[in-house]
Amino acid sequence: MGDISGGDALLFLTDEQLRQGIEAMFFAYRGFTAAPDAILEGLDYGRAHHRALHFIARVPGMNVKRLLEILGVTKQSLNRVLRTLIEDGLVESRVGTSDKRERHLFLTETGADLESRLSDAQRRQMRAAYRHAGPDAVAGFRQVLEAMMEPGMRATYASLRATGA
Amino acid sequence: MGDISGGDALLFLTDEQLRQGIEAMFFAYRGFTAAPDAILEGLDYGRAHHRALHFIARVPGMNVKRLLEILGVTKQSLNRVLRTLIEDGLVESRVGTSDKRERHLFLTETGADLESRLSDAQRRQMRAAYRHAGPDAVAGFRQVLEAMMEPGMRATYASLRATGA
DNA sequence: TTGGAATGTCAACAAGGCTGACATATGATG
DNA sequence: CATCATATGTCAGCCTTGTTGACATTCCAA
Repeated sequence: MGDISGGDALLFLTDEQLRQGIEAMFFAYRGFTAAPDAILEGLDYGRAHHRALHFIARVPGMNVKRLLEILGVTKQSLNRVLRTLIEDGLVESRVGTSDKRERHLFLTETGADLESRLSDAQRRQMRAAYRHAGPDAVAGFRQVLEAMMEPGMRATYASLRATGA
Repeated sequence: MGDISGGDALLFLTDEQLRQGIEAMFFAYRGFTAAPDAILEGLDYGRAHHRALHFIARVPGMNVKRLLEILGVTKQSLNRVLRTLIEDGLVESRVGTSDKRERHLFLTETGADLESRLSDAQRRQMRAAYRHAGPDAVAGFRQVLEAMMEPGMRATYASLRATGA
């Protein structure tokens, strides 16, 4: 990391290298979503439901506003998804304790079950790729992805990482 | 690369590490598409048009079947996109020479212009991330992405890479 | 000549984005 | 207390981009 001095060290920044990276992102993202998509098929849910379940599982009690920021969609769009999850008993929405305008979101047992199934499938997929590429490659992978994020999302990502562990 | 022996070397495969990688992919993909999306906004085209333009630029004269395989959508879905691009004079469709059932796709000058603008924007974004992360990280990034692809797409990706350079 | 492949097209539908407008409850502030 | 701002929900309508199914055309190949 750090500065690049010059000469051949810059070969990884050629247009051709960048184009290959772009295509790799495109094809890999399909593989990335394939496993959970396969589970969701047949259920009445889609990727949007998966994403909501993921982050509610990740930060139990998260309020709607925060979830909107993370997902980067409008409240109308999220609401459609959230409503079905609540109606179907996968998500519980509790009135905030300190600020009663807020709704805090939690997974029910049923919701946690589905989230686990989706998570497990996606992690299996990811684990296979990681194991194949090895720890050094994974470190590089994470560095490049982090550099690709928009600043706001990088901050969000970091904050989730901090909450983790 | 190669086999992992054991012990601490496997720490990069913990559920928490995998979860972070999953979230990194999610957030990074938004950054990845942001630059071309910004250009497309206002034009009458969307991401689907961008993808078609990209691969037609990449392999001039590609036929429809091949493009369908690469994009992974139905012919009806692609056709809607392709039709507008042809009508608007961005793409030219020529009857195949050896097999006259096939249509071979080419960018017109106008099409190549838009494709360049989109490509340049996305490469700029990618270049910044690459430069920030450095060549070793980029190598790892590419390895993990390739391992994440579904086998069919990995073959397609490799064949495009071979055509490249 | 006949079957199958490549392509195009019509129709209908669904998911999941978006905007705009409006209602409600509650917190915060002068 | 009055007022304004915030958090949330909801209705209506629209767009893009994916899907299936059906059908026509053209043309290669056995």
